[in-house]
Amino acid sequence: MSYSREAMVELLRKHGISPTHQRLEIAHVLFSRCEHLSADRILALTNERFAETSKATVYNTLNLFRDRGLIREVIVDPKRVFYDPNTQPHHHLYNVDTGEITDIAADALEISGMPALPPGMVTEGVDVIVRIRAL
Amino acid sequence: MSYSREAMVELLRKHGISPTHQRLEIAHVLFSRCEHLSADRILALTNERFAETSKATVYNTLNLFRDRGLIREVIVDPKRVFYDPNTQPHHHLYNVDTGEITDIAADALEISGMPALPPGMVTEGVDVIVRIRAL
DNA sequence: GGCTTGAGTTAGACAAAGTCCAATCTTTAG
DNA sequence: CTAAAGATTGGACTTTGTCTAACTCAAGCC
Repeated sequence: MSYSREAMVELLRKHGISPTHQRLEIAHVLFSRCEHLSADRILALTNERFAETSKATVYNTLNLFRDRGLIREVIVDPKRVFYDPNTQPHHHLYNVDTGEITDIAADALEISGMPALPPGMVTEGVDVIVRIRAL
Repeated sequence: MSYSREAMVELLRKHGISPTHQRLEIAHVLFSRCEHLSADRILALTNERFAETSKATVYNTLNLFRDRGLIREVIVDPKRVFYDPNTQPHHHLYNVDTGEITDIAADALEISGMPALPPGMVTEGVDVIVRIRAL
């Protein structure tokens, strides 16, 4: 997969999002690295080189991307949300000492015995978080 | 299990915690109901009847109880932490519309294929969160 | 070209959850 | 009983995230 400007424009358009300059910058930050970034860090990285993108725009854009299914929120730390550019089903290893988040492939973990849901309810997702720390 | 003052005193002592008035109030709020409460709600419930317990004390106490293994944090909502008086391994059903949290018994769910951890690391816990919503 | 329209961006004010601090009060060990 | 250690407190503070009203900018239309 390429992270060129054209590829990013294409990606946003495909999800019905107008590709503005700021959104492209943020998309680039998210997709060019396979990390789990906080909003704070995304703001810093977006403004690192040159352009000015405001805090409000970063939050607006992250929420927009999340709503349109481009990215996923990872909720492991009560202090901040992390954003995951990988929306395929998968799980997370969370180092509680360092805050580091690592992926666990969905097909590596097998979960059986899911409870029946109340009628009229659907599963939106199953998050597995394995919390680890140094011995 | 009883939730009398004596039982609560005993419980705290067993975990090396001096049973002060405020801590007993908070323990009672937590253990006399089997719910997942936020700090906010615990503060309100603790002060409902009569006594005054400050916000600082509620947070201090919840962190203390968590550190000593009396309660567990449930991190499903980026806005606030919930506290679970049940520290036995089990999982959670989270209704993203209403914020309601329900337990899933640990033995109901079978998880296989846990990845090998890096050397010197131990698993602190495995949290499974099933996010559900109305159709 | 000028004008309107609507979407996008922005600074800064605001909100909510949680922490910190220094003064004060309670427990507990002796 | 008393002193030291531990617990509690109000209020200031921090951090993450949201809101608002003004401003920018490009597109379509006459």
